[in-house]
Amino acid sequence: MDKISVLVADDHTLFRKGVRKMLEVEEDMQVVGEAATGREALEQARTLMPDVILMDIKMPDLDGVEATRTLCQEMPHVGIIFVTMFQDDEFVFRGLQAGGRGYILKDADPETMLRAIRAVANGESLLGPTIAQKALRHFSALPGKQAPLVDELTPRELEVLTLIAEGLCNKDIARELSISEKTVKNHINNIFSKLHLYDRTQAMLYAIRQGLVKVDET
Amino acid sequence: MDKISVLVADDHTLFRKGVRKMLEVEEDMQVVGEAATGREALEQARTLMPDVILMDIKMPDLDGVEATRTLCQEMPHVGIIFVTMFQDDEFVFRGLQAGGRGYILKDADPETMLRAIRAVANGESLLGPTIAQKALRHFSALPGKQAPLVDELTPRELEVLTLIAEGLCNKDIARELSISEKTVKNHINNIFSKLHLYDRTQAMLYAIRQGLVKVDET
DNA sequence: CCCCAAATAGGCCCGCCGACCCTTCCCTGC
DNA sequence: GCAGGGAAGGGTCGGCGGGCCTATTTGGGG
Repeated sequence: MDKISVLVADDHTLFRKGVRKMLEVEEDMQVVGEAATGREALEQARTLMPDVILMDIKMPDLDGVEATRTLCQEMPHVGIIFVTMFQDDEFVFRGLQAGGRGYILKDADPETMLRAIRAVANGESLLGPTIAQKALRHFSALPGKQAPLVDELTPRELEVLTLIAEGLCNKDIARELSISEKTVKNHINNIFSKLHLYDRTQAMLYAIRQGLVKVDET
Repeated sequence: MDKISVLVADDHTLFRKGVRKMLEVEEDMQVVGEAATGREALEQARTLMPDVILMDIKMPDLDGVEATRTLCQEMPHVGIIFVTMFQDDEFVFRGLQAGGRGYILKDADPETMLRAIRAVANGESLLGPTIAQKALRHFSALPGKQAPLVDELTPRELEVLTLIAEGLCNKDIARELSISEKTVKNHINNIFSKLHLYDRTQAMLYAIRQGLVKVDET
């Protein structure tokens, strides 16, 4: 079997070179390219067709999540592993939703990284235990629990969510609840972070899927 | 029975005075107040509690449609008639959706206006024949025709609409269809005007109600 | 052959949305 | 009594969404 080809996308040169060195001593993998920005990562990925991409989340030009979204549409088989400085749940969730399959911290044990690369190259997915737990709760629609995350919302937030799902803009929601538009935005921000969403259209779909609103009558 | 109390909301003083004169000679109605802006219309309506409001659509401060939206929530029984200089289908549709119940042109026969006022005060609705036809087609979910307006969309527009309904942002839609974001916006604008919608969340609801997209699986 | 509709694209502009900061007040649990 | 969380409110700021207008190309129907 061929070596696992790896593309390293990170704006820190030292990190890229370090990874290259680390993988050089491994017999079953090799770094085939480097990229310092999101766009570079896209170009390199298209020409090199690597098995695995180590993708920094924060990069100039185009962030790792966006790059991942694009790449996963173009090349569904590529395994993308996010490498971040610190544990930022929100970014990780968005990355996984965009199509990423792995996630490791930059200060992780090198062995961890190697295992992640091999796992992802094998079509599997490797997540840290903390993330894995949250991710499973979020992505799995296990039959026992209908609404895995909705019950984390406060009554007020639930109220706001249903109004979002009915298509009201923030101003109308404010009017409807007789509160300030700023407060509405705060509630909405809380909803987003609790449900791991990023905009109101996603919130609509979430609410509709969870059956929080009826869709038939006008 | 009491006289029908009428509030005239229009930024043209001459028009207001003219209407007042016209109604003075009618035995069953009287002008109880005037407003020159949308906000004034709101205040006057709240204190005077008129039976009918003649509402100009274009007004400073707050347009007639917005004022209507607010008023119909606060006082559902008020009958609002839109008075416009010319036939602007879009505004009329939005006005009717906001809760207006009548619509007449400023150059209409005075008799028409009087009939409209009496009809609306009576809880009915009076629309010109052109508008009535389109409005019925839009609002009525007659069983024979599932999608009254969707078939006016071009194939491309329909494609864009389904992507909107799936929660994609304009940039993602552009990527998905391999076209410019500007073009996406054009399609979306066309969709809005053909379906009488005003933003993407309304489009989502429309598409979902019409069954253009499935909502269950992720 | 000409005209129209559809699709694509660009520019300009503004308002809303959402991110990320805060503060205050109240209620409940420890 | 104090901590903590929920609710409400405020400010700033970048970016996206949508209004509006123009232009080009292509294909089909009169």
